[in-house]
Amino acid sequence: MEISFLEEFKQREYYNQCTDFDSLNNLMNSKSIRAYIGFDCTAKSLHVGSLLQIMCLRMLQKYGHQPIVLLGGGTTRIGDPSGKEETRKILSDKEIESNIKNIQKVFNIFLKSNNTKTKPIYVNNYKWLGKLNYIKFLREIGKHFTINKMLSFDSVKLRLDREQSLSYMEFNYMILQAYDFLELNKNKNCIMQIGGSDQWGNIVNGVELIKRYSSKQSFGLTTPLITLASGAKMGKTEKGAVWLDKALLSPYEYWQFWRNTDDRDVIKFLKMFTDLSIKKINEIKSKNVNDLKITLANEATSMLHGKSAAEKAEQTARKTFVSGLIGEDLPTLRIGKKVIENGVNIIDLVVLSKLLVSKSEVRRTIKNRGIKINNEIIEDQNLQILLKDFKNQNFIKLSLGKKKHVIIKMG
RNA sequence: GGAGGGGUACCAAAGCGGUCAAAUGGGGCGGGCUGUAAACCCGUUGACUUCGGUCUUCGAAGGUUCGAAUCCUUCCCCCUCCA
Repeated sequence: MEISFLEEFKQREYYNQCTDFDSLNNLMNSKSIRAYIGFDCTAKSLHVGSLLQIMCLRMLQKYGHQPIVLLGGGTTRIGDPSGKEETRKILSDKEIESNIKNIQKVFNIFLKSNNTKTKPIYVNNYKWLGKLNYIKFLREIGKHFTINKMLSFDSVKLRLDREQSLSYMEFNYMILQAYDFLELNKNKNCIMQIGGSDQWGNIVNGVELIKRYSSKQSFGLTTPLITLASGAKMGKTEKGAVWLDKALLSPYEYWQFWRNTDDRDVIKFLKMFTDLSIKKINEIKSKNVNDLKITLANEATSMLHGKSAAEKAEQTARKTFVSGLIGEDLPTLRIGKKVIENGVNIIDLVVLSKLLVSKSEVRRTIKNRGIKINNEIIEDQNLQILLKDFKNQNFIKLSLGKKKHVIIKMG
């Protein structure tokens, strides 16, 4: 390979900061290393907000390094105060364990495990954090941290400067994260931690702890916080998180998420979230933006949901948006024939389809000419959908605005 | 512990006895323009409704009043200054 891990890391705009770029670069070029990223387990799966981190792990594999995935059962029990304005709600052990299980599936998709040298190692920090002895911990680890310094960290400072309180529990988060790194360094020979730029402080703490405790050098590397051209945070849309789990977000909707990327973000996302080579991206980057968006959507969706799912999503998109027809990959709602024979009120139908949640909202949208059935605007709130509306088919298309469509299937 | 300021819808912020489901801005949603983009323009933004209304909301609980987001009491939380 002509370029190094860190070079590609930079080219793809993953790079934000590193504790010692040159040494790390040399080291990674001369031998295979292990690096870890910790993931939050407060939700039942990961969303696009974690995708950049996942891409980093993939790139490690690509260059022959071994990724360690830390699913923080321990730290999730505490809650990272970084970037949080308020104390997080505390999850039950059961929830956390089931989250971890489900989150692991995401990695099974993104990371390769056929090569024993680069196969991901999964660890759960509850294993060591869960059995810490308080006194022993304070004496061995706690002595390396000064309150003076801890108070100077942004995650802490922000909370203190503002009105919010910071519990002692959360205050300890950074120590625990540093300890995780030390633990992985000692037992798994892990010498690098990667994280988002908001993790910088926590990561540096770990690097320093390892130096003090074991007199060894380790590295920290961060990725930038992705801000969309629109200024919004990546990963959340109006409808909620963009999940990396088809049970929570269908491949079609995932594809749509990428397809709807702001023009200004397309090239960046191609670099960040696809396997297309930088060379290839440079070749195609002057092509029509809409084609690029389709490429982006196809690449990103294939990576997560597989090639055929991506193709299906694209076809459905073509049908619905280009030809105004009905693509079979659209979300579907089944309704019994009997029910339809009796007539279904349009308002109820929209609520059933989950396009909108309240009847008032549906009424309003109808007034604003935003509800369509088979591309025809609904004007009458009291409209009953009957068998005859299905013509000779067993489905109709219900649309909210121009982008959201649901197939209503009879039977 | 003492003194003062404050908690209003998704967020910010007005209102300070009826005309308040609550100004305004942001965000969201829908429409127009377009390219499933951006910008811009218009509409809309508590729930239910037989479209007449009905019900729930202004930190919490009580009270005064024909009537409270607005007045009183108690409590909870936050901020600033002093100790």
